[in-house]
Amino acid sequence: MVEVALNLPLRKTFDYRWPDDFPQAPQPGIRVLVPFGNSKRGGMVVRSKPTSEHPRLKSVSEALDEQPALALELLELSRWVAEYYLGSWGEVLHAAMPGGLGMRMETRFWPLQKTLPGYEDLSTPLQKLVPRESWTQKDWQHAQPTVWDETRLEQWLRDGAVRKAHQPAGIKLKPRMERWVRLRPNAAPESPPTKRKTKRIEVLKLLEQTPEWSWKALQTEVSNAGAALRKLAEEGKIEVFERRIFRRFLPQALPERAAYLTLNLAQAEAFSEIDRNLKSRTYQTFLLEGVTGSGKTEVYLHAVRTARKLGKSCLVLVPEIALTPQLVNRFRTRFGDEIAVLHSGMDDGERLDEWSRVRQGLAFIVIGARSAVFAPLENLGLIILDEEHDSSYKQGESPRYHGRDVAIMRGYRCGATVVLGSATPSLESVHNVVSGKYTPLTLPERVEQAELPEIRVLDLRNTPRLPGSPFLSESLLAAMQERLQRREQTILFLNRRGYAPLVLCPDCQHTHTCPHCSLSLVLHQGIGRLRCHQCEFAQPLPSRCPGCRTERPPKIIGVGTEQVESELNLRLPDARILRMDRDTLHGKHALSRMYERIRQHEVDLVIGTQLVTKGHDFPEVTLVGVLLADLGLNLPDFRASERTFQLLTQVSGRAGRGTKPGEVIIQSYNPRHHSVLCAQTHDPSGFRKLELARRDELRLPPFQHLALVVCASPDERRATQLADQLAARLSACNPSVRWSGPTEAPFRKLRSRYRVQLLLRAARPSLLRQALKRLLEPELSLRRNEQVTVDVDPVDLL
DNA sequence: ATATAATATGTG
DNA sequence: ACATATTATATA
Repeated sequence: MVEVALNLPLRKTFDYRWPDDFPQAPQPGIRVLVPFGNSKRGGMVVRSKPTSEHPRLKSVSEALDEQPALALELLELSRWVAEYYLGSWGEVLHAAMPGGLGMRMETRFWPLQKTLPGYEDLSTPLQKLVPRESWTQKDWQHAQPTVWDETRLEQWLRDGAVRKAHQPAGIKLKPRMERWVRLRPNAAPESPPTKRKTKRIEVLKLLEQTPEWSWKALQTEVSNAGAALRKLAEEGKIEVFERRIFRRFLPQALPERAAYLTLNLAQAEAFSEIDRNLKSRTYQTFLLEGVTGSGKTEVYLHAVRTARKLGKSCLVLVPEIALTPQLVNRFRTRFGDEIAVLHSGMDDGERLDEWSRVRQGLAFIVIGARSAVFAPLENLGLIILDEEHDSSYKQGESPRYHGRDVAIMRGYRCGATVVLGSATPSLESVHNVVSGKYTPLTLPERVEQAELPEIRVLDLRNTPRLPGSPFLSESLLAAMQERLQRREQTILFLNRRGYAPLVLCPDCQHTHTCPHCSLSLVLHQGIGRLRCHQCEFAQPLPSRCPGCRTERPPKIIGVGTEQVESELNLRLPDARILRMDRDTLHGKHALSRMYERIRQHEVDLVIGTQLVTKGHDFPEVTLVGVLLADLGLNLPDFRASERTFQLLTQVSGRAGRGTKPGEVIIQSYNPRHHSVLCAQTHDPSGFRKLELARRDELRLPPFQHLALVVCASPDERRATQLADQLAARLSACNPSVRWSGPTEAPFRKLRSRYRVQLLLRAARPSLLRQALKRLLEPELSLRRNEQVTVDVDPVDLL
């Protein structure tokens, strides 16, 4: 018997019989295909056991692996994740595997009769489809069936004229194989050369020099070698075989090896602590707090070197958008092909192959984003998690784990050294330093005598602005013009995409709202459409107001990056301007190409969203402008100030990283807010003090632990009802778990579902877990499109 | 998640 | 009485 975790949102596992005729023994970590309901599902064996409680077991249909795809360590880690975050074990395992657990499934239809009754009534594209031997659901949907067509198909299915089945459509991802040739060991020596055999001799000569060649490579070496190779194979002189090749996201060619830089005093001190801990081979978490530009990466590189010398493998985690070839290359200059990269911007095939290189012990250092925390490294000795405060480490959808906390748990379980790095550590991590859980390390100064930039805060309430461009102050424009003349670069930061967040009718005050969400539509002028930033909805900008039919042009309220770009194009016609936000990213290498253009000084001015704030070195950038520091400040989330402070500090850190001093100009309506003030004075500890006092007083993290429970339903009253039911259950729980709600979620409606939430808090995570378990069991009965989601340690409350 | 059985609701 | 919508329940 085996216990199988399925990739379904279910908090339980299922038992199956292991057929006797399977070649491999049942082992945890083997992916399987099992019958489930009336279809087949992908899952993973999590336990092999002699008996099962269940009365009527079905058998595993297919084992997808000969050997466990996942080691026991990761199986256990994933179980911890599922339990801690109250998610499905199978979903966590799915997230931990490249390409996931499942096979690709498809629904296929077979006509059983020569002529289907009513065939002529089908719409034209379907008349072509239906006479085939079989067709898939996808084919059918692609032909855009009408309601009539659907009814006809249902009738055929009822009458047995058409058969329908759900079946695996083959493994989604396959290793790529390549044809290779090698000399057979006891092949007879080639007969004396004659003119006609020159090609074959040429080939054999090459094979004598290098015993194994890929078919393709030989063909480029010897033109039209194909015929000769086939002949040689026929004669038994050479052997043709298949070899797996690994698809690579990165260029195959390795960068030149680079020497380790000499560490400055602070770096050396930090490193020696990490080094000592690595050598002790015991778990320990360090919080490495280094101002922007203080050379954290070099400390990481040294730490990885020590770990490798000790024969340990290493995991390096960075936020998705900080993961560029430039960063990876820096590691590759020291460690070459020991590096494997894992992130979502890669093709599925590339990701599978990098993962396999790690699994097979061909790569020992993984650099990756959040989900790489599950990378199949053996003998893990060091985990580095850069920009530890970054909220993208928390997965927003199920399974909602926090990459940082999973990394620490993984480190703890395998006795590894964990290094969290940041210029602006999260308050949670700061608190853990205070309580003695983490060891602090600091890099207080920038490397190479670079100074932190001068930061000016402009009070938007009394700063002269440019007529026609109220978002831009005269002094910021002047500063930008100055950089242009000096051939230096500027970064402008505005955390809002699109042209303008609001379009208002001048007559009836009508605004455009998403029909699926409770949000205003954002004007994207480039594509001439209004778009929702929470769902996929978009519509053309109407020429008349849908409320009062006026044709007077609407008022454009507020500003986004697109508008800034077009305004600046007018005001600085000579500047080469790059807009950098999700809307201008096309293709998997777009981001790194943009970074490269900035580094090569092909642009003078960059205007962007969060993408411009992440840890990159642009030595020519001497001016950073923040157009509206308050954008995130007024959000109904207790972390708004923390995030604003971090964002301002991070983006300021882009200025003056080379030899020239940097300047930062922050425009704000709240210049006296501690988020702005402390960023201005480079005073993270001052910010920390104020913010921690506030959190303590309000009983918020890091002093209390939170869980957010959201009830979503297309019917608002139902959402409230569900939340009420849950609240009633809570009343029966341990009184030391406090909660607020049910309350309307900050986004009242999202994707056609109304949301009502409960916010639970407790002094200890275990208390929370206990209460949440009571909440979820017995399960509430949900209707179609209804959902109860639990977010343990939520990172944003929106 | 998805399918099915059980139950409630609507229609002539 | 029958079809149709809604809800509860199981999936091994």
